[in-house]
Amino acid sequence: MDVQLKRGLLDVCVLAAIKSEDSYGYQIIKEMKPYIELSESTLYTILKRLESADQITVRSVEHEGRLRKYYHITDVGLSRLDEFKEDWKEILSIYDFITREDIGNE
Amino acid sequence: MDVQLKRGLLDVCVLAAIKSEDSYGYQIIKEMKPYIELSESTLYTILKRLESADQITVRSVEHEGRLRKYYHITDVGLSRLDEFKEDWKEILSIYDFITREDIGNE
DNA sequence: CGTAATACATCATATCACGAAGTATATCAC
DNA sequence: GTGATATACTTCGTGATATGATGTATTACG
Repeated sequence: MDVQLKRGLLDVCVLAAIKSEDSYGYQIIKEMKPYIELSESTLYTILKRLESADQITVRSVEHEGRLRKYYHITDVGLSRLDEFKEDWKEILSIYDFITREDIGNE
Repeated sequence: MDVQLKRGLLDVCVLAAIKSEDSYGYQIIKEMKPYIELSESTLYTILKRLESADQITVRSVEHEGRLRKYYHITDVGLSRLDEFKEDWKEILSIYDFITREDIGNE
């Protein structure tokens, strides 16, 4: 899919991926893969951004010798998801604008 | 609305705005305003981009002493609109991912 | 005559997705 | 046991892009 279209969706997708259960980088990518693909570098950029914006918190866990960072959604993050649902209404209206007059343009 | 969400939608919106009838900068902004706002600098950047990609053509017209550039959508531009409709299906699936499990998470 | 509207153009800036490359461990095949 | 593969996170550089600020120029209105 077009890179530009993904923007704006990515942050919200990551929030949605950890909404019901805390998760870590690799897991998040796997969960999102069927819907929207993103590289590791992209994900970690996003996670940093979300953390800076207090939309998620991080906790490090030792797992089989490897470090794992579990991400947890905050109330701010949950609000962001709610805001997205409002934005979605606008997007639908834009979609209508784009696809209007498909049949016949007298 | 979130800037990032607008990206990807903007190009296609501009194409849609001139789809049924050739139009010029100021008119395009006015037509899009109820759905999605964009500044002049943004629009002209987009128009240049679309022209480079052969999705639109330009023709200058003298109108009451002022210069007007009328933009016309090409076949490539029309294809772009069709592609967007395919992308839209993916976006809907992403939307489902984002909003899933809204009620109860066992 | 000044202000607002029309119309297009350029520049600098900030944001961002991504590929490439790196570090480190565990597991599995040969 | 050695190489390949999967897991897991990090850093860097690049290119794309939306936008505000600013500029130029004409017309219309009060």
